Amino acid sequence: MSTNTDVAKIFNAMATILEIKGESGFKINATVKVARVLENLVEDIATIEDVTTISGIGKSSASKIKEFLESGEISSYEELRQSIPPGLLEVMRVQGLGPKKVRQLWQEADVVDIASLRTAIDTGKLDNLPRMGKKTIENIADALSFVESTSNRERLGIALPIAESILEELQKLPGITHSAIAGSIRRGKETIGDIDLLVSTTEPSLLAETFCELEGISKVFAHGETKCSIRLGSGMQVDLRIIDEEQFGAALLYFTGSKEHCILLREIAISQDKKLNEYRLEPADISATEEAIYKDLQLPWIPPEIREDRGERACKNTPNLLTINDIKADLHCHTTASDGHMSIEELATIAKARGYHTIAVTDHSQSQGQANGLKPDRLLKHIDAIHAVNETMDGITILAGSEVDILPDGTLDYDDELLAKLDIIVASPHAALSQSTEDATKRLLAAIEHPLVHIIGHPTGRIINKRKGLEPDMTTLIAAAVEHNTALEINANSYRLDLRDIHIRAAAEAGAMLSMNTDSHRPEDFEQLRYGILTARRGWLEASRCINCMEHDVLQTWLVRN
DNA sequence: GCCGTTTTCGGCCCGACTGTTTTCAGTCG
Repeated sequence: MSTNTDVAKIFNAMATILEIKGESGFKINATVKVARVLENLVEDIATIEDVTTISGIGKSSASKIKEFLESGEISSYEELRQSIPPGLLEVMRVQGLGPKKVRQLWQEADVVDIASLRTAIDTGKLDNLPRMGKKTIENIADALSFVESTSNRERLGIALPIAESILEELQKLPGITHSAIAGSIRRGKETIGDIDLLVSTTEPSLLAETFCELEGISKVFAHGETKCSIRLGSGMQVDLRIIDEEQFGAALLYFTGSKEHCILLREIAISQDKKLNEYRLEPADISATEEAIYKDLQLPWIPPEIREDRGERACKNTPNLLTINDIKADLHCHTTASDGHMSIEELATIAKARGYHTIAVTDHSQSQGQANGLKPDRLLKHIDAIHAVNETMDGITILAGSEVDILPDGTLDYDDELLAKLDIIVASPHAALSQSTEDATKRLLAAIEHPLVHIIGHPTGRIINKRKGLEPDMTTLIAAAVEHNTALEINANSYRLDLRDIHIRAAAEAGAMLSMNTDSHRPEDFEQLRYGILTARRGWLEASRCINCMEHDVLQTWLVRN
């Protein structure tokens, strides 16, 4: 919800300003925590009667939130904001510049924003400041150029293959005993800040040297005995940790994060008179595997995707999250009939090779002119063609479907008589994706309630790092999806990952069904499935709540349920 | 600022690396 995001942004900004002003770190952490809680909240904060019932939000923050909801601003934030130059928040984004240095730059060198920082460097204004040597200024200048040229976190679909290829390269070295990708990639976050690799080896110097001399490196930040850090030409930062083999589990746990989960574990350790760090759990000196550490903390092993301090502490057993092997059907794919690059036969052959029992052909509907959407007469012929191929192929059921546009007013792009001829209907929003929350909710609600619709495809229409998409009232949509037994899609394409993790979790907990689809247009698109799986797992999804995990006949029954 | 089988005060996660110092502050994850 956008209100939640708006308020979260204010709390994040407040925290940064408090840092620059040198306030207590605990107060700052508490403020950041409020922002994080709001970011992860599915319900609109305005609909919650007493926000102090939410852990992390106390009286003081509650009154600030209330003030924002009533007046659209927070007076104490406005005061804070006026106490420092607004551009300093941007300066804080420069790597290597924290609150202390930023304050020093402001007070002693008149730096008020990115532009004046650049000027200060170029005119030598920083040269005589205390603890500001040549090397430090060089590093700031370099990091500044980086901020000026780029800003976004990279998509999981970009970062994961890069991480895999670097790790593969390092694994060729002699002496390697263990290796893993850690960090937010292992947790399956939709965007990645940097790549974390862990390796244990009998030849640490060779490993570090090779890593720091990999092809395509634009900068080496650190080249230590246990930590090396580089930036690739593409802008991604890659950190390598060189780990003692017998401490691999403790390191993997620590560097997988999230930070919040690690803090949670250390707090649990302290409450049991133990101490956890990146090397071991004391006093029992447990370090070899994650499982052993969790066990000693009296917790089940927690899957990386849910290590976010969003309630995993209460797990009595390891949650049975769905895996890629649970997927037995893909219910949203395109052929050459619209904008795909595969024939019906090709699509079915690939699906069969992946071990699926069912594949749905869901080409675009008539409004999607740019995607060669099918007019009714073409759709009728396409349905016949799909059924004909289905007759000729054994071991796979090919469904004649459509990805029907949900038009801005909530009506569908074909009339009901035509829709009734289809085996499966995925209804998706494609245009008018900047509607108000109210309009978007009405629009999607109409589709969910439509008796012929099986699945709502990429419900928000967002494109990661590019387009915000719709911001419907998700609580309302989920309730309707449960009532009408309409599945909400998890579009696995790494540009979309739509629904996103927190909404998947809310939907599954409310009893809604979800549908995991690749939206494949080309053969290689089927490989996007793993990003959808990671996202679903982040949403605590179990196979029992995903229609693509149903056995053949169960799915058939589900499709004709209405 | 938040929290509480240690409840209304006292505590809040932990260590590596860099650059600048000469014993450590700042930043990062």
